[in-house]
Amino acid sequence: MPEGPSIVILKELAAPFAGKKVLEVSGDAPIDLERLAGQKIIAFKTWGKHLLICFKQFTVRIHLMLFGSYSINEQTKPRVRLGLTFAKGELFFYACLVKIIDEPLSEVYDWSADVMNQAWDRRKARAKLKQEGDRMICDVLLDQNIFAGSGNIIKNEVLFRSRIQPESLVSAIPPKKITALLTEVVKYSFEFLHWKKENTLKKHWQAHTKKICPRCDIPFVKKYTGKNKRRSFFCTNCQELYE
DNA sequence: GTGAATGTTAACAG
DNA sequence: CCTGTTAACATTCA
Repeated sequence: MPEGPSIVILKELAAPFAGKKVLEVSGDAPIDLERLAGQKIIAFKTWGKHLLICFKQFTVRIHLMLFGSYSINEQTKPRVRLGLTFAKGELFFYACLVKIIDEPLSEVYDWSADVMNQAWDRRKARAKLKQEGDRMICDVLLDQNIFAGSGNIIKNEVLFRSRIQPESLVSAIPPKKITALLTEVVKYSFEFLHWKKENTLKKHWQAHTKKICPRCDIPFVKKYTGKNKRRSFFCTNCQELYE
C-alpha cells in the first residue's frame, strides 16, 4: 500500500501515539532498537512514501516498499520488523525498510518536492522539469526528487487525465499541458487519499489496470515504458505523444 | 502453482 | 569512472 496518499493515511492512524512514550521496542530491523526505548514520540510526518517517526534527537524512517504493511494494537504478521509498545496500544511494521536519521529533517528533506505537502511548490517542479527535458514523462513522474509520493498508479491516472502519452519527451510537452499535469498530480493525489479512505480507490481508476478506454471505448495499450520499465496503461487516441 | 505487482537500492557487468 | 542491468527484499492476489 505504498504511494504517498497511503502513507498519509498511516500517519493519521498513528497520530494518537504522538506525544506518547515508547515503553518497549521489538523487531528485526537492523538499527539500534534500544535508542527508541523510553523516548517520547514528538510527531509523525511524511515525505513522499516515507513515514517519519520523530523523536527529540533523531527520526525513524519507515519505507513500506512494495510489500510492507503495518498494524495498530494487534500483531497481524508473524515477523515484526519494528514494534513499538506504548502504555496504551502498540504499533507494528512488517517487511519494510527502517532507518535512523540523525540529521535534522530540514537537512534531509525538501518538503516542497512532496506532492502531498502544504509546502509543495509547483514552480520548483516546473523548473526541475525544464532540467529533465530529455527524459520521458513516465520516468519523471516516478522521480521522487521531483514528485515525492507519486507512484505507478498516480503516474498512470495523471497521464490519462491530462491526456499525455507516457513516452512523451518532457521538453516536447507544451507548457499548458505541463501546467495541467502539475495540477492533476496534486488533485489526483488527494482524490487517491479520499477514495482510499472510502475503500473505493480501484473503482475510480480510469486507466491503471484497465483494458478499455472509458473516454472513447477503444482498447488501452499496456506497455512497460521508459527507463524504469514500469507498466503503463494508455489510450493512443486520447493521449497525445509529444516527441 | 506461477507470475506479476502501488518500490528502492546494492551488486555486478561492460 | 560511468551507465545500464540484475538481484534482492518479501507479500498478496489474479
